[in-house]
Amino acid sequence: MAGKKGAGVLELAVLGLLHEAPMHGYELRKRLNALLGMFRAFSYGSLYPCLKQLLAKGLITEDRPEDRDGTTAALPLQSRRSKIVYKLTAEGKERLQDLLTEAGPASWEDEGFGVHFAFFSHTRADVRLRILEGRRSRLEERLESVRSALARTRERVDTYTLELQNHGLESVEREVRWLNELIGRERAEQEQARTSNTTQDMPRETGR
Amino acid sequence: MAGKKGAGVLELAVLGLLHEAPMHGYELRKRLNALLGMFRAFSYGSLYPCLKQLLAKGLITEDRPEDRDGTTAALPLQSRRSKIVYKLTAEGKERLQDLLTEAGPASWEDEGFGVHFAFFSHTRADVRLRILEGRRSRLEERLESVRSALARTRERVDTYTLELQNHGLESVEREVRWLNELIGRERAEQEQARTSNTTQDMPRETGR
DNA sequence: GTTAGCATGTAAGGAGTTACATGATTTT
DNA sequence: AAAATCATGTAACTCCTTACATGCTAAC
Repeated sequence: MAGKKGAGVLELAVLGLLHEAPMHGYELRKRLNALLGMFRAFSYGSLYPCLKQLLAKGLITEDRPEDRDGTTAALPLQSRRSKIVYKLTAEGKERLQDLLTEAGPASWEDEGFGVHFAFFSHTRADVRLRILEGRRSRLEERLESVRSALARTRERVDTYTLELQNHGLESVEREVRWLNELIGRERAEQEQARTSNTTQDMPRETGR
Repeated sequence: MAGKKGAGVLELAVLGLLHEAPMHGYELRKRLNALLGMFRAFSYGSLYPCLKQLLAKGLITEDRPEDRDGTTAALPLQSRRSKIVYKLTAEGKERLQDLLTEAGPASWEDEGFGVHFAFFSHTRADVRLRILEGRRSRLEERLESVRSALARTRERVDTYTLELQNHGLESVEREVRWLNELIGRERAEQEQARTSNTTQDMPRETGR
C-alpha cells in the first residue's frame, strides 16, 4: 500500500509556505515562526531533515546555484555553501491539497489546527466549515469534562489551582466564541454562494 | 555529578498530585487531566512508565495489596491484578520541592508553566514571582517578534492568516494581562508580609 | 579584522503517543 | 451474562529538540 504516512505539522506548513513562494531553509523557518509564532516554534534540527524528506518524496525540488560557469575548474566544486532554494513540484501541490482537504482530528486538534487554519484560503469552503465545527466540538468536550471535574471537587479549594482552571476555561470559552463567529461567517458565505450560483469558492473534486 | 536529568512535565505533575494524597495510576491520570485538561492530556502509555521510573529512583513507593493472608496457597499469587497505590517518599518530597524551587525556562515555557503554576501553593513566594515575571517576559518577546513580523509583511493580506495572527495576539495579550494582575497581587502580599514580619508564606531554605 | 547574523546540516536522544494486550469490578 | 468502566502494562514509533559542527557575508 502506498499509504503516505507520517505527516506532522511541519510538512504541511512547509508545503503551504512554499506554495506561496520558493524559499530557502533559513527564510522558511523565519516565515514559519512568524506565522505560527504564537502557538509553536520550529528549530533547524527539524526543518532541514523535513526538507530532505520532502525532497526524497519528490514533493519539492532544490535549486542549488551549481556554480554554472565552466571556467573556474580549480576551486572546490562541492564545497560552495550557499542558499538552496526549494520549490514545490506538481506532486507537492497535490499533496498539499490532499492535506488541506482532509477534515479529521489532525486538522482540529491543538497541534494541527493553527497550521490548517493558516492555509484556509487554499481549502475548500465545505472542508473549512467541517474543520471549524470539529474544533469547536473538541473544545466543548474539553469544557464539559473540566467543568464537571470542577463541580465534583468543590471542596478542594487551592487558590492557584482554581485560578489556573478558571483562566483555562475562559481561554477556551473565548476560542469557542471566536469559532462561533467564524462559523457564522462561513455559513453566510456559503449561503450567498448557493443562491447566486456561479462557482464555488475553491476547486471541488466531485459535483456531488 | 548526580545531576538528575530528564524531568518532563509528568514527573512534576505526578509528584505534585501524590503529595496531596496517595493514589493509584488510573485515578492519577484522571486527576491529572482534570487539573491540566485545558492545556494537555496524558495517556497511560506515558503515565505508567513514568511511575515505574519514579519508583526506581526511590521517589515513590508502591503499595500492592500483596494478598497478605497465608491461607489461600492455591490461587495464583502473582496474577492478582488490583490497584497499586503510590505514595511519595521523603526523597520524593525533596525532589518535588527542588522542582518547584527552580525558576527557569522549564517553569515558564508553554509546556511547564501550567504544572508549575498548579502547585504554586507549595512554592516559595519569591520563586512564584520570578516564574510569573519570567513567563510574562517570554510572552512579551513573542508578542514583539510576531508584531514586528506583521508590520514588515503589511502587503500580504491573506484574510485567514491575518485572522489567526490576530486571535493569537489577543490570546497572548490576554494572558499577559492576567499575569500582570497575578504579579500585582503577589507583590502586594510580599509587601504585606514584609511589613508585618513574622514568617514568610512558604518554607525557605536560606535566610539570605 | 572581528563580531554578528545568515545559512546548512547531523547525531543523539527526550518526551510522549498509539495500538495493543490483559484482567477485575461494577452496572444493566 | 453482557457491557461498561476500572485498572495495569508494553513495544514500536513519531515528532521534535539540543547540542554540535561548519562556512559564508555584511557591518562595525
